[in-house]
Amino acid sequence: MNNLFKELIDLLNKEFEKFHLDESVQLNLSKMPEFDMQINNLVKHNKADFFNNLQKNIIEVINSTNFFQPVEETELGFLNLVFNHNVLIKQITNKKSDFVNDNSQKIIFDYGGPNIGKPLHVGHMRTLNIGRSLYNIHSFIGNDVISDIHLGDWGMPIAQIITYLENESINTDSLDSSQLEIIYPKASEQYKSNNEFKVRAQEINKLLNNNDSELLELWRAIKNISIKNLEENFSLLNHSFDYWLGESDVNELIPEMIESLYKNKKIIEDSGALISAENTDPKILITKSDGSYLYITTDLATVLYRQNNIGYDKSYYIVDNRQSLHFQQLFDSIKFFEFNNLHHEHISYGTLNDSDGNPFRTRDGGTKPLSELFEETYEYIKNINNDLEDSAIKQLANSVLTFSDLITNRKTDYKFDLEKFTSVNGKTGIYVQYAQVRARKLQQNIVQQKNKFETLVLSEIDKRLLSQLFMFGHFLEQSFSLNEPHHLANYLYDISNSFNQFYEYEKLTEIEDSDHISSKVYLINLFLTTSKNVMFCLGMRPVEKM
RNA sequence: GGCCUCGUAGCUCAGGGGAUAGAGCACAGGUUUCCUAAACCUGGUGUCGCAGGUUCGAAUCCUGCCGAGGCCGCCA
Repeated sequence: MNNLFKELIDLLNKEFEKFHLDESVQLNLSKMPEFDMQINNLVKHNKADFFNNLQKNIIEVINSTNFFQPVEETELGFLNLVFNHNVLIKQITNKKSDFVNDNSQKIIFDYGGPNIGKPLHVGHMRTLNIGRSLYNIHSFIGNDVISDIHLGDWGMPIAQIITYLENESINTDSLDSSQLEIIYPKASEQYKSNNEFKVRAQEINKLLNNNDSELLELWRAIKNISIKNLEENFSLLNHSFDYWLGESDVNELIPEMIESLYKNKKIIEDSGALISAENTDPKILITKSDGSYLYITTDLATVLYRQNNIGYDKSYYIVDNRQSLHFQQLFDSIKFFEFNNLHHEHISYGTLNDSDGNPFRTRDGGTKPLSELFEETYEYIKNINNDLEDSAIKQLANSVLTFSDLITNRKTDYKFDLEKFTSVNGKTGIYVQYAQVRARKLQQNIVQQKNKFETLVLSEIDKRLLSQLFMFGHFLEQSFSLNEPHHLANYLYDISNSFNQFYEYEKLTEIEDSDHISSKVYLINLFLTTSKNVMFCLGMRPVEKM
């Protein structure tokens, strides 16, 4: 919420307190077109004897701010509010300063993967998009944000690759990322079908856990090849990370952690393995019976690493729905093992499928690399407008991949439909970019116009756009409090749509009244600021032309 | 079998105690250029899976059932 309205809500809450009502006033958007906002808290008290006094007080407070047209008492207690545009334009800028909060929190964003050795595939896209958006949103409202890609650079997949290289006598000097990507599926297949291979891979995994120097060297070579490839991909997709830590970085913390937990009877033996002593169903397996580590082992050690070396108030794990049990067990264990009482949250998301609703596959049935999806999107846009510069097409392609990913609630599975998502009509990255480009051109053409006016002169269409622009804070709040970027994505579509209506309704060059022109110039500027900031919050970059 | 999601317009999805349940697509017709028409305008749709319950008020909360998907100790 805009800080302006937050202060109002605080004042209103105090009025409720006077009547011993412990509730927070909900200043919501109105569903009725003739109003901007509404307060429904009063309705449930409309049979109480204090109702009239409460309503009177509430209305008095609201009217004293002048943010809205004078509010009328109602019989039922539905308070309908209409913005006082003349007052609010002096207070609302939609810049970061409107929203920055006083109690900044330090938040770690854990991207839970990807694994080295495996190509960055389509399944990784949501983690990247949702993570970047939430990171930007929290940064925008003044939180101290830290991203950690948290590479899957440890454990069985690596052991499988090394086993494969060993069997085939492949030297890492001649290895590049594309070969590595072919090797992993083969290694994984052998691990499942060939028992000798499986035994050796498990042995290698344990040796790695015990820091076998020769294997570590091999591992490091594989990791470097993989990181180089990841960096190229991320650069193309405009992603970056503060930390490139991985599961391997906490390996040395684990023996001590296990020992301490065992000594304090927090973990116990069970069929040779170590499990949490907490009474849970299912049991939480902490190490395997051969002593080697699991996903949860490294995640637990990572918590210790972070609280000791980075420090944080909140930790968000942006990982798909299917791993919810893992995170439930992890969060349970952090408390049960008495590591800390900090806030940990699984930011889960649904599966990305192809336009038929099936899992994304390449033509030969393999996992589809993310770079391939980017290429297809790039080509599609290029075919629509062949005159565009390469950099603009890339930005548009990224807009499509980002916006279409964020427009749906993250928890919902959705279908990626290239034709639909690259269309200029509908809720697409292309549409919102186009509106912004139009505004940008108008701004350039009317640069000589002063952005000052004696009185605000607005048509109905102008008012609707302005009201919507004043609501940025509402959608921002929804997005960061629920960690759901789709509220802002939909908002970006709505203001873009309103801007296009505004654009078509009256031609700037045909208006004679100078206050009306200046009012419109003001609106264009506010729209551009807002659109740019929402795009930042979503992880998109505005294009200059298209 | 146990646990977790989900079921809303022809399709894809918002809305998750508040007033007459919304948007995009698709379909039909119309409007040209301050700016690429890559736009705008006008058209109408719903047993909110089913049945109970809680409430002044339920698509929303609770219970049961039906249906879809996911997860369930030595993968990550």
